[in-house]
Amino acid sequence: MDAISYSGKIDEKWQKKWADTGLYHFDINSDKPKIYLLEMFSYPSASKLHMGHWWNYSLPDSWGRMKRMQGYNVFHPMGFDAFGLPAENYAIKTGIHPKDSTEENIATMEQQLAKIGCTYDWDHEIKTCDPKYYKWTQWLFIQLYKHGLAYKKEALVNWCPKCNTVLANEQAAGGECERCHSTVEQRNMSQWFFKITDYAEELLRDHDKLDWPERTKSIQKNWIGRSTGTEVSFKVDGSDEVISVFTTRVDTLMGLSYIVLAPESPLARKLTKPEQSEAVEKYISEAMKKNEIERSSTSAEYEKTGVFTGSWAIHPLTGDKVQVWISDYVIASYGTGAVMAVPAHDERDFEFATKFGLPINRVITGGDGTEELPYCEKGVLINSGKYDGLDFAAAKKAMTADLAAMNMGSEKVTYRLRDWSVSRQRYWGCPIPVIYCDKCGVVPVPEDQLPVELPYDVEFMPTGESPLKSCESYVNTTCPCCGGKAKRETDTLDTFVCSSWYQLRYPENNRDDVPFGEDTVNKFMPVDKYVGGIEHAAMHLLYCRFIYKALRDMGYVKGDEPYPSLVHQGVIFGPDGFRMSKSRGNTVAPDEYVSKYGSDVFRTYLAFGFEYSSGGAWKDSGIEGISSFFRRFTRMVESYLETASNGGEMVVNAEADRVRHQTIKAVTNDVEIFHFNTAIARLMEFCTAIIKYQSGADRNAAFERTLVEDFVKMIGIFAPHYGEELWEKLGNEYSLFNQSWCVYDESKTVLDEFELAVQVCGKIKDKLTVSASASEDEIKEAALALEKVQAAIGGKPVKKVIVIKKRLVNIVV
RNA sequence: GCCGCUGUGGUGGAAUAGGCAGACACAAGGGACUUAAAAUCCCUCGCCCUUAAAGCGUACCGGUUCAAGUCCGGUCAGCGGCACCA
Repeated sequence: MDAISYSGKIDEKWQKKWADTGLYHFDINSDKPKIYLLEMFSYPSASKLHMGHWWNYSLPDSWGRMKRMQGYNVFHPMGFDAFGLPAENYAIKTGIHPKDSTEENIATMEQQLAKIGCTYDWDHEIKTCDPKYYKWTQWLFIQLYKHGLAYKKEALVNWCPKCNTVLANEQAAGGECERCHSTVEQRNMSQWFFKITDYAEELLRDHDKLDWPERTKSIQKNWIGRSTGTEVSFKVDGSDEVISVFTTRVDTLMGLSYIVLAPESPLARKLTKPEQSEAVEKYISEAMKKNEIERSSTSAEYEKTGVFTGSWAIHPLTGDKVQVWISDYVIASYGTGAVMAVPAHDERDFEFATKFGLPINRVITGGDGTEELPYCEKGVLINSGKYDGLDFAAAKKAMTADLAAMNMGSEKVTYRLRDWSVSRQRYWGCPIPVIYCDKCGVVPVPEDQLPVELPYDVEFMPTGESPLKSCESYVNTTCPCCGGKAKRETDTLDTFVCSSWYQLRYPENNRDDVPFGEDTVNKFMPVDKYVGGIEHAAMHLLYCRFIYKALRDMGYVKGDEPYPSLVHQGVIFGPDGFRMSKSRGNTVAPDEYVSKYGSDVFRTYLAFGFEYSSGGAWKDSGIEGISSFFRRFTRMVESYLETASNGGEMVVNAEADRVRHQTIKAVTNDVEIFHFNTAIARLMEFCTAIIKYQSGADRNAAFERTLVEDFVKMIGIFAPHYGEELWEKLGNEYSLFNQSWCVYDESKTVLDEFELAVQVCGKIKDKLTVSASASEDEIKEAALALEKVQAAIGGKPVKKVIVIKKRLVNIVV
């Protein structure tokens, strides 16, 4: 080791040794308690690792190292989310096949990741584009199909014109393509869906079981969008059709003015009278042309539009007739695609009624004299016949009960969540294992014929249809049922399907008979700590939960949640505070710091300089401080070794031992909850304290071997190469990370705090609480203070005296 | 509009369970060592004040408590999610 500084020259030496000795090899049969530590895997990109990779991966690795040294069998695998659009788009641009570029990128990234110095066991690596892996993604699809959770339907879907593919709702939030930000169009296509809506209620309810950040749960909650209300049926005058509407404000039913249908609603055309037919057709075709943003905008420039169908609906409670309209302010896919309009108590209905001259009947009063309409608050019913005087809750109950008695309504829960659209019209993805036969219809590929391999020679140029469609050798096949001619499904699966179950595959990534061994999965699931970006809150994290629950219901896994404990890494922004991007020119490459300071200084600086779940704007002003901290510590170890070899004294003093215990306890706790910056601050303090003993009168006294060793073990968590080096310097056996450390013995907590029942005088029998650091003198001081107080207040009982360090903090009478 | 999170020095950020607010660093200023530089070490560093003491300080207002950055109620600001969702 360089006598003056750690410069990173030792990094390679230790990385090689770790690899050669298989130090991080995972023993699947170990009896030790397990920890499954997982970071969201990466997309294999051609560029070098960026700040985000180091940030995302190095710190959870420190957590894993600590757990390892605490005696856990830590499973910490890594893999690649290898299917996806960028590789395909790259192929379109350059002609390089996605498989070739992806494999090359993976090889590069593996080398790069090694430089971080993580505890990955590469024997457990998975690549989602590997047929050995996607065979089982296809297996998953088939299980879902068999259990009615995968289905195909003609549906309006989000189409990204730039990516030339369908997007899931989650990937098209706000009418914008998640990837390229193009405006998403609506297209009617036949698509595969997964029935995530079957699990809406459980996905919501089980948030209680999750140790997840509140805002992440909140994102999922909003996305699922549960709302409770009443479904009300309206008969149509002169027709057998019944219009169902969903409302959360059934209490306003007596103020009904008209009914509105979404343009896409099948009832829209059915209820249109001949004389209105032309106007309705015109309206519907125009409404369909509008995109999501135009339809959903609340701004004034998109004024409400609509058309009367000519039909009249009958109020179930009064028998009154109201007009049935069509308007695109009603969303087809939410609720029943039809609403009851009460203009007096709803802003949208009010605007619409005002424009088209429909009745506005007030039925709710706030009791505060407000006359202005619309009045959208809850209040007391008026003009509602026998319901007058009831408040919201009572009215809702009474009216729902009356409707139910007439078989014209019931309580209903509605979700905003829609089924997950998984078909993608692209090449570089997992083939959907389905065959279409003229005789037998939709036939899933038999499991013993999996995987359906993605053909290599395919024309990628985007046409709006899957490139696989042009690959005849792929498309044309025989029906597994009748042996006749049949065609393969040519769409591929959304890559989120590939990553929706990957955590189950890691432990036995090479099994060919099953996707995962039942015993193994039961032993290693759930993932104990999952780390990844919050941007996946309503996508990957929701899909994973859904798939896990579905697999549970099929009997393949136990437990309800795959990721009970989740941590989000924050984002490291450019020095200007904006997200790093090449176009903005504010990128900061880890490489330059790593080559200057070494992986360990860089890792430790990341841990110290930013708060893990917040991140922040990049700054390097403190990195020298970490470097000099390493130097200080190196000097201390050298000094210790020198003293030791000269037969120096090795007596540990009590104060040093106390500080040692406190530091271990605190650092353990800090790392446990990902407060890495605080942990390192404590290490620095500890280092300073030791150096003070060293330069003080009792030089060497504190240099008990365990003191130094404990410190090396702690610094090794953050600086693994440096830690190993020091460990070796101390003449210890390889490896530092085979050592047990900081299994903190709770019985020692008496060192920190103790309570003394002190009877200062006859009348006081209560406890005197003294902090751990209180000396004899301080206790005496407290007792003396008690006596004085006692005298001053004339013998009243004193409940408690609080002494912190040398100060009497408070006296409770 | 509804929901969630966050507000602490010049900066990053500490403060386990309600108990010395600002740990640990960065930046800044001063000093020691040195021919000089590098390296290293020491001191100062929330506001008020010449200094000390006292006082004031964790976005703002109020409450609970012997004691509040922390708990409760309200307000404001920032960030994020949902939103013509009936």
